[in-house]
Amino acid sequence: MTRRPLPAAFYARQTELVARELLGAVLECTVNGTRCRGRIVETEAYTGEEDLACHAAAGRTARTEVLYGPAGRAYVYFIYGMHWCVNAVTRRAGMPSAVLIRAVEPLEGIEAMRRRRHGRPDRELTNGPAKLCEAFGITGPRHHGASLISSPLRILEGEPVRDEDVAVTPRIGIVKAASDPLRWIVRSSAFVSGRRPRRDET
DNA sequence: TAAAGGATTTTCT
DNA sequence: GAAAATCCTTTAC
Repeated sequence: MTRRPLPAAFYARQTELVARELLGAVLECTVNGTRCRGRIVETEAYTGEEDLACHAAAGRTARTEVLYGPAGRAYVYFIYGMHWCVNAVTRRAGMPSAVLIRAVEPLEGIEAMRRRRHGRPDRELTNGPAKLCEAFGITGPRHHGASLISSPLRILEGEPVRDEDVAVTPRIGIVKAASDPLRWIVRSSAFVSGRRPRRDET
């Protein structure tokens, strides 16, 4: 199926809106000639320096440089000594914000995903932010800072998701020091309903 | 089914 | 030196 990449203007908007509208879009990553695709079903907004859970709360550093750049690029970070996670940078240069891709539903390249995920059950291939990066072969060295419009890691137009199919769930206490530690995850599919909830998720 | 702990390295205090 | 935008296994009920 032919799908167009979402344009830079899509990302250059309020972060929460981008998080909502990324539901239904298609994440695509081609590594060594193998293409994987998945429908985005769970996202989370990180809104800027004032958002204490956002990496930009630490200010402009080598790590957060990409967040301060233009919208529509990939912010790929390494966490807990072993996992990669991927974000879409939003708004505009100088406004450090992004949307974390928390889960996708596999559409294409499922054999490669099973291989990279060591034969885990299909439900467990991509139902978490680090799981989907492992399944798709997304890593910082390969993809950090790359354009989501033109690089081998892209986000394509999908089918819009209706409001009645979206669940918004609070996520509490992600950062201990946060004075307003209430965040939201938006979901659009039964695919992630079987995911084990986080301790800080109700 | 839920809770707890370990893995493992980067990042900032 | 502590914590981290997580995942997986083990243990307990």
